[in-house]
Amino acid sequence: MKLSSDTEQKILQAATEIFLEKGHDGARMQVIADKAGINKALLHYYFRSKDKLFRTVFKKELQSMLASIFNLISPEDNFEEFLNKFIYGYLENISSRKHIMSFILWELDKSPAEVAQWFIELFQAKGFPGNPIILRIEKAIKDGDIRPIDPTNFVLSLLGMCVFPYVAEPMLIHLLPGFKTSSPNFLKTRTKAIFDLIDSGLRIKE
Amino acid sequence: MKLSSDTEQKILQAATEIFLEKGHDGARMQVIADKAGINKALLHYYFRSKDKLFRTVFKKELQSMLASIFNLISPEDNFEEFLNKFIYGYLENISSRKHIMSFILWELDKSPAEVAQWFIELFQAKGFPGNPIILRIEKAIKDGDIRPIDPTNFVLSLLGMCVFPYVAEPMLIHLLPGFKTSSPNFLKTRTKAIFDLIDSGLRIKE
DNA sequence: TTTATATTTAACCAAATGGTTAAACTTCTT
DNA sequence: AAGAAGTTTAACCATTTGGTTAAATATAAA
Repeated sequence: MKLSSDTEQKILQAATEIFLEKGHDGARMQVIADKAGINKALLHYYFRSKDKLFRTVFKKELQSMLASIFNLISPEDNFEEFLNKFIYGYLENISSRKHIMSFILWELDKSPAEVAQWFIELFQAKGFPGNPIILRIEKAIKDGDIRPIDPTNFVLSLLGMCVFPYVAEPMLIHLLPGFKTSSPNFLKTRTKAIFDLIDSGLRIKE
Repeated sequence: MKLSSDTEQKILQAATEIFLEKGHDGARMQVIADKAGINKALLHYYFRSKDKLFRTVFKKELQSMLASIFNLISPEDNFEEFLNKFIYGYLENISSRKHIMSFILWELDKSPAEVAQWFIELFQAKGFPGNPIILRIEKAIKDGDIRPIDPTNFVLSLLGMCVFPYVAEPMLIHLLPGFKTSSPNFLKTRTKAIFDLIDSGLRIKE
């Protein structure tokens, strides 16, 4: 084999960029081929169809995104450290791939049946007995680090606070003057804001 | 005019359903015509092009969604009441139109330049001097109802906690066993969870 | 009744798009 | 040197899709 694996990577990278930006329906095979620096014929030589290519990209992105979440959980940290690292790390992660969350959420809504299997594969590959974030929270409750809240609802809140600024940025710039996730200290201030809210709320009626 | 306005409504309703479900690129004019119970010729008779139709639908949905948020703010309520009503009302609102948030966020990312103008129009039409949520929070701080947090970050957290469960549902059902936004008491329990977190956090190290 | 608008039917069009094919050339491996 | 795989070129194809057109019909308002 000559540069085969290299070409395959170039295709996947180009396809990822285009799919993330335009979505499955908006993406064009010709554009992907151009971006990869090859021609359409070779594109089909490697990936037989648009759908095959899309699924490959989608699965990779989904699993990489989920893995990046799970890899942020260090069991040896105490809950406060875990929280801080998780928030900052997750924000940093989304920040580095601006379109990934919007893309995944949008396409997942229209997803093929296989998707369920991808999640199972991931959990098996990582050897997880269950959702590690939930488990970490349950431990914190058991240890008396936090009061006994519903772990599921807490995960919804935690992830929501992290993801929303990025996913909704095109709307928020019109609603919140000066808002920009790429501003120099957004990562730090946002991390602190989320942590503080979780830590002690707004202290209404203090 | 015979049933003209009626037909126009039928078209808009059909177009809204299809666009929200499939997105701009995934939607097909023929499908919209079929759903509206008319033929493609008449569809173009009313809305000259797919883009014109899409923009009409998109603008309507965007403004209705924003208006529904702003209408939830009752200035006479104290902050606690305001929060409770806002959270429950907003959840209820998204809940009644499952695809609206995903659709708006996805399409807004690829939006035409006119979008900025739509936001301005809305604010002018409502006669708002600024973002009413931000203003309400600033008042609460001034009144000493809550500690002096950053209003922008608080809005990010509040909206994020409300929106995320719906936008990310296709992912969450694979990560949180038994999760369903349509389960009978989700609205109530979610409202309480958000309010409690805002109210007093997790009380770490109490 | 006339007139303008609304609506249907059905054929039609051009462009875009996913995908194919075959021939030629290159590069690597054996 | 020979064979196999990688790559290019370029023409080609079927289908889909947004959009048009023209003629006929229906319906309301004048």
